[in-house]
Amino acid sequence: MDVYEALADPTRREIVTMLSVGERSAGEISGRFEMAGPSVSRHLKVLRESGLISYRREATSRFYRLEPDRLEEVRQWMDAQLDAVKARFDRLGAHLDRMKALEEGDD
Amino acid sequence: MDVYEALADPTRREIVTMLSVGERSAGEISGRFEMAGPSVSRHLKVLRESGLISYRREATSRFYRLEPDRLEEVRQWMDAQLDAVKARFDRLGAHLDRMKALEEGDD
DNA sequence: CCACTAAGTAGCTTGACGGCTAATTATTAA
DNA sequence: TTAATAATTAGCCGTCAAGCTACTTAGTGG
Repeated sequence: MDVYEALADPTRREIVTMLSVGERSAGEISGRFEMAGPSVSRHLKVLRESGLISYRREATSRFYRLEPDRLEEVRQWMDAQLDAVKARFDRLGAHLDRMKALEEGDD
Repeated sequence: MDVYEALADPTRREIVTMLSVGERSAGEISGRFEMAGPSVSRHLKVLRESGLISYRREATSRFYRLEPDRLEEVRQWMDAQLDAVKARFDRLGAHLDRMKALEEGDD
């Protein structure tokens, strides 16, 4: 599953937010949701496979952490779209300025 | 359907990119995809209802445009997560610096 | 080795998504 | 008013995602 689909689920976004603050064990994460443990585990798997999180072992626990690179990619995509819009507005603005200058030249 | 789910589909992301450059009619958009017209129309509906795009009528056509506000919201969410990670790293860095300073003081 | 704990996998059910074709709506122009 | 064009909605179908319970795996410590 790709990063965008991974982030489409609200539970997974919450997990990302939890991990943005610092590492958490699977149990700690699971504890914050109403749903059954295996359901959360599945979400963790999706996030893992999309590259958004990774983990380290410690005894029988797994401590998950956020992997910012993939998140950065998504933000860059957003930026690209927003920059394109902005560039278009800027060109429009410049165009209107030119029109206005011409108009005033006619006085 | 919410914005994150709307952006989870690659076709819809392509549409967003197309519209980031400027308005396009439903027909122009549809023409760029292999899939049948009604399928694209469905995607446009999802994007409309999520608030990512809007349209104006002109004769029998609908010209769609990107609505940057929702996209901005998503970017802000990404930023918040990434900022939290960064803040954590900064604190870690400062901590390590303090440790190092103490160590050097021991010489 | 055996029992215990933490977490994940298997397997199932339900509901939603995304594709299609056919039918409908809205608008223009003759 | 009627025909034509652009686009959407209706309805159907296969696939897949997300939840559950039951079971398995991995690792610890007595």
